[in-house]
Amino acid sequence: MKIGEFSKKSGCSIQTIRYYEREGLLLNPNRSEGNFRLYDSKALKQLEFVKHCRSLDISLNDTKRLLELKNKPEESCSSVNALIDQQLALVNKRMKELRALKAELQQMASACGSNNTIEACGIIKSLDS
Amino acid sequence: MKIGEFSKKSGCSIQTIRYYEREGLLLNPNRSEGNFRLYDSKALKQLEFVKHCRSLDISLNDTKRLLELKNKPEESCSSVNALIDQQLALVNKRMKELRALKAELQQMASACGSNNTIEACGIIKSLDS
DNA sequence: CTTGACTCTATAGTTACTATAGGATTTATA
DNA sequence: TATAAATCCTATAGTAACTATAGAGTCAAG
Ligand SMILES: [Zn+2]
Ligand SMILES: [Zn+2]
Ligand SMILES: [Zn+2]
Ligand SMILES: [Zn+2]
Repeated sequence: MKIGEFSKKSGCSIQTIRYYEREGLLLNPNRSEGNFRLYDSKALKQLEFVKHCRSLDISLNDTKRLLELKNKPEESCSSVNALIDQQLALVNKRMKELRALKAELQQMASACGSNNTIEACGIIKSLDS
Repeated sequence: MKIGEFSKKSGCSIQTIRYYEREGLLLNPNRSEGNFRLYDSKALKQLEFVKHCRSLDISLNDTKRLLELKNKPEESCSSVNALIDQQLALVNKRMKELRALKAELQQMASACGSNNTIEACGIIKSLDS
């Protein structure tokens, strides 16, 4: 299939597909006579793997590492496990940060019950301190 | 004070200060004879306002809007309130996403109890499906 | 044989910084 | 006073993960 169909089947934009190729997350596909990219179902599987990683907020760099590991079936998977643990730690850290943000934003929102002048706005006051 | 002291007092890197100036978040400071930037305590207050906004993940664009509003004390603060509400909605959305991420990552982590070969790794399997 | 849909490469834009390179200026030391 | 060190200046490029053009080539249908 050509890149248009590949894009629709994968739900990835054409530009993103070409970007992933440049970044080494997709193998260089075969080309037609007119230089069009030609994909098969194996390429689709690989792209879906990448999308799955991205949906977990795994960086493209780490995704690339996972793809490389995937091609060494007999090696130990300890670095895979470490990578996921690290990703989990990242998510936990960000959640903690967001909880703090949320608390302060809520407090600020309640500091300005309704419409005031800017001069009297509790939000501006709290941002100013 | 010159930019070095300003940077230390504010906890903002020198490059970031210059960047904020370029982006219109800090007024163009007076210059010394040798063209060095000179700051006063008013500039420091403004930078602290910006930092407070950023610590709440408010974008530089929105921060700029807040600064502009701050200079119109007699206007209604309804857009300030709206901005904070929107920020809160954003935080809530991201928290929801992160909870889903966390759940899937945890499930994946538990799918590979300990060291396996990559071939047998539950994490790789789950990323592949 | 021309129109239109599709594809190609190369390049620039996005956000919020960070990091140089290559000079100029000021301050401290010998 | 000469020079070295610290500080400052502008301009430019890099970061992550895309997105959006511009300008040209390819291909199928009418
Ligand atoms: Zn999944
Ligand atoms: Zn208000
Ligand atoms: Zn605060
Ligand atoms: Zn494993």
